[in-house]
Amino acid sequence: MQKTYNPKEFEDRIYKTWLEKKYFHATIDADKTPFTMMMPPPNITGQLHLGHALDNAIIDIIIRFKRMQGHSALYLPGVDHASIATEVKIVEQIKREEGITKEELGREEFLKRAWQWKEKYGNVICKQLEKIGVSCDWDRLAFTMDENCSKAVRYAFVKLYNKGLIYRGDRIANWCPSCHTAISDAEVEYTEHAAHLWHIRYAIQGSEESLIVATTRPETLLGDTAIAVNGADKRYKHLIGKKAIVPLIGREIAIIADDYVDMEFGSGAVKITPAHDPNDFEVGERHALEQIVVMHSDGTMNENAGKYAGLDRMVAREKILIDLEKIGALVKTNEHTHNVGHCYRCNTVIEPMLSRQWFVKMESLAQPAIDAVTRNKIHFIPERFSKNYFNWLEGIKDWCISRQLWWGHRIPVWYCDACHKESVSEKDLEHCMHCGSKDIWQDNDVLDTWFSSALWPFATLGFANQAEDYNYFYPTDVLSCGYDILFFWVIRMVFSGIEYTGKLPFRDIVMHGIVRDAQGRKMSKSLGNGINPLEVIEEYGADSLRLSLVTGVAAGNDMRFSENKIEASRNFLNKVWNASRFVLINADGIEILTIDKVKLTSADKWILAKLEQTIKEVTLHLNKFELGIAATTIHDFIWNDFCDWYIELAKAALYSDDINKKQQTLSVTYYVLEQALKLLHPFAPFITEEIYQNLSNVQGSIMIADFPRYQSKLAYKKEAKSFEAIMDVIKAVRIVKTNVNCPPSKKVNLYVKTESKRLFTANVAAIERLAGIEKLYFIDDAVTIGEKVVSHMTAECAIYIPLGELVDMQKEKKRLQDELKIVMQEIKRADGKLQNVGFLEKAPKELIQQERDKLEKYLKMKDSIEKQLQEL
RNA sequence: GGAAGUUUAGCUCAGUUGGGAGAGCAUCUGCCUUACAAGCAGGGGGUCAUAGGUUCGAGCCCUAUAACUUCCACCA
Repeated sequence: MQKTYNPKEFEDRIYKTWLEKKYFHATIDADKTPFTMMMPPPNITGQLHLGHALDNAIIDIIIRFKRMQGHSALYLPGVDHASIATEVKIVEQIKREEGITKEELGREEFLKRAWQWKEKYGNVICKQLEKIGVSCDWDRLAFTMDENCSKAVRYAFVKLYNKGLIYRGDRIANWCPSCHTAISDAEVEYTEHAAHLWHIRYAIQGSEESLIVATTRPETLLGDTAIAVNGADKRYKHLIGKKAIVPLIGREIAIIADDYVDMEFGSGAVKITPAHDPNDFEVGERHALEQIVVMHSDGTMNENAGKYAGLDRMVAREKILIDLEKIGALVKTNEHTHNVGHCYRCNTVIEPMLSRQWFVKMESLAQPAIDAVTRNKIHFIPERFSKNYFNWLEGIKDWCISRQLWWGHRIPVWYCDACHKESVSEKDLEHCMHCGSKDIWQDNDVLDTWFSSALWPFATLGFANQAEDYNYFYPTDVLSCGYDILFFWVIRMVFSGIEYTGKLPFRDIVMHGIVRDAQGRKMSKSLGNGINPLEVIEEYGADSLRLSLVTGVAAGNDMRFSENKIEASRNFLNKVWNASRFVLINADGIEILTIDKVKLTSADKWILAKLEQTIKEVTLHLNKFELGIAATTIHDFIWNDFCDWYIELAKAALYSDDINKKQQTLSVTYYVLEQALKLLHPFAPFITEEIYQNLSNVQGSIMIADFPRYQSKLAYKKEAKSFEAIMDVIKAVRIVKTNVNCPPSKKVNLYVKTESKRLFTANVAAIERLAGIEKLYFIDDAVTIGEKVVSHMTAECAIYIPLGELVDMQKEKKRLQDELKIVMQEIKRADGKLQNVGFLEKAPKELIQQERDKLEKYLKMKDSIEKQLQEL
C-alpha cells in the first residue's frame, strides 16, 4: 500500500470488478426480503451536477447498508426523456447546425434525431453516475420511453379516461411563447417585476360618463369582452347593463356585475379578457361572454389584434400605450410591482391563454394521497414536508397534461373524420372504434413529461406485464430526492401508485435540500458558480465527495459545498488509509487469529466496547435515515478512538518480541478495523473495498459482507469505563507537561496515588508509552517523593511528576488554586441538584446516582488538592 | 395574503424521546514520537437571536417579537 491515499489508483478498477461480479444485480430470492429504491431519473439533456451526486450518494448509502444487512437490494437506475427540456435542446441544435426549424425537418425525422440524442446523452449521464460509485442494477436500466414505461403510460391514460378523470377542454392554460406549448401550473415560476399599472378610460355608449380600469397588460384590451364591477358598488350601479367602448378598436362590450370584483382595489372596475386571464375566463363562463384570443402561439399578436397584428406582445403593448395616450384614454400610470409567471425551462414570460388541452381531474386522485400521509402509511423525513404536501394537494387544480411538442408519449387518442368521435386505446389504432372508419388521425400532442415520471416506481419494474420484478420488488421501500421536485414528482407518484397499482409506491420519503456554493448561493449557469462533481472526483475521489455531501447535514436542509469540506473528508479517508496500512504492515507474515476473550487487555476491552457502541448507534441512525449523524459517529470512532488511542496503545504489543502478545493484539486490531471498514463502506465504498481486499483473513467483497451487528458479549461496558481512568492519567500527564513547557518527548518519572492499583499495574506499559514516562511509582503519600513536584488530580487518582527546575512553585500554587475553584463550583452544582427536593422526587434514578457519584468524586478531588496546597 | 425553515464558537454547520454546550475549518502553543504534517499533543473562543411561559431541570416544548431564506397563492 502506498503512503498516501490515492483514490485514482483504484476507484475505476474496483467499480469494474463489482460490475463483472454482478454484485449490483438484485435477484428475486424468496429467502430474502427485497429492498427497493428508485433513482430519480436524470434528464437526458444533463451533465451530472452536485444535485445528482447528492441524490445518488444518499440512495447508494441506504442501498448498500440494506444489501449488507442481507436484503435483496435493488437500486433501479434510469433516465428521463424530459420532453420539453430535450426538445428545446434539439431544436436549438438543428437550428445551429443545419439552420432549419423542427417543422422544416418534420415530425418523423425530428423524432429520429431525438432518439439519437437519447442514445448519446443517456449513456453519458450513466457513465458519469458510475464515477460516484452507485451500486445500481444497470441490467435493469430504465428509460421513461422504453416499452415498460410506454405501456404503463397508455394503461394509465386509458384507465383515467374511461373513469372520466381525463378530459379535453378549452381552458386557460399557461402558454410559453418560446417553447410553443402549454405547461402545467407547477411549471410556472413567479418572480417579482417592477412594472406599471396603467389606468385606461373606456367610454360609455350613449353617455358622457366613462369608466376607468387598471391593467398590467394593456395589450389584452384587444380581447376585452366586458367590464365588470361589483354589483354592490354604488358608484357603478347605474352603469350595469350599459355598453362600454373598447378604446382604439371601438368594440362595444357589456358592463356586468360580478362578485369577483373587489370594490376597494383600483377603480373598482375590471376589464374582462376571458381568453387571456384565468379569473376573467371564469367571469366569462358565468356571463357567457365571447372569448377572443388575440395572440399567436409564438406571442405575436394575431388577426384579432387589428393594426397590431404581427407585433410581438411586448412591442404591441408599447404601441398601444402610445396610441392610448394620443387619444387621451391613458389616464394614469402607476409604479406597480407584481409577480410575473415565467416558464421554468426557458424563463420566458408566460401568457395565460385560451387553448384546447387535456386535463386530469385531480380532486378524487388527491384525497387518497392525502390520506396515505395522514394515516402515516407514508411518512416524510423530515416530517415537516408533509405540510407542503398537504398544502399542495388540498388546493390542487386540474393538471394540464398535453404539450404541443413532439418528443414524448403521444396522446393515445384518435379522431375520426367520418363520425367525428374520438377513440382512446392502449394499442395503436387503425380504425375508428365507433364507426370503423380508416379515416382517423392521432392527437398531435404529447404528454407532460411528469405524467410518465409519475409511474416510475412501478412502470420500470414491468407493471404493465405484471412482471416477476414488479411482483417481487414493488412497492418500493424508500424514496429519496430533493424537495424541489416534491410537487412535480413525489406527489404524482403517490397518487399514481394508489390509482394504478392499488398500493402506495413507497413507505418513507427522505427529502434533501439544495447544494449551494460556499457563499450560500444557488449554483447556476449564469452565475458560473457551479461545481462539477466529476472534477471533484478527479481531484479528491468519489468517496470524499460522497462523505462531504452527507456529513454535517441534517435531512431536508440546504447545504453549502466548499473546498474545505471536501478536504476534511479527504483527510479523514487518508487517516483511514494510513491506519489500515499500519495494521497491515504490522500483520505482515503473521497469522490472524480470532479473538481470545480470556486474553483481552483492558485496552482491548475498551476499544471493543467503543466499537459495539458505535455499531449500535450507526445502525440506529441509518435505520432512521440520519446519514449525517451516522457518518460523524463512524468518523469519531475511527479517528478519535481507534487511531488516536487504540493504535497507540497497541503499539507496545505490536512492537514487542513476544509473538503471542503480538498475535493476540493483532486479532483485536484486525477485528476492529474490519468492522470499522464495514460500517464505513456504505459511505465510502471504494476505499473500504480496496483495504478490505488487502486483509488476509477475509474473502469476497466487502459490499456483500455482513453489516456489523451489535453484540452485547463484546460490549464490556464496565471494563471500558474503568480503563478510562488510565486514559485520564495519560491526559493529565500531557497537560502537566504542556503547562510547564516540558517537551512531550522528554521522559519523566510519575508517582501515582490511587485506590485502583491493580488496574494501573496492568496498564503501566500503556501509561509509560503514551504519556512519555520513564518509570511509574505507586505512593501512598506525596510527601514521600521528597522532590519538587507538579500534581494533577483525576477522578481515580492523584499524580505527581518531579520536574526539577521546571517547577515554578508560585505557578503551581496558582494552578492548584484555580483547579480547586473549578472543583468547588462542581461540588456546589451537584450538591445543589441533590438538595433539590423536586429533582430527587422526579428525576430518573440513574441520573440521581450519577450526580451522587460526581459529587463524591469531586469531594475526593477537593481533598487531594487542599492537601497538596498545604504541602506547598 | 398563507405556510415553512433558519438564527448555536471567527466561518460552515451538527445536536430526534428536555438531564452538565459539540465537530470540521480557522486561530494560539509545543512536537518531523519508525501509519499518517492530508499528521500528533495541548489550549483559547459560546447569556445556544430577543422577551416571556411550562418544568425539579429548556439549545430542545409553548407564546410573542426581530432579522434572513424558501415555498405556495395572487386584485385587475
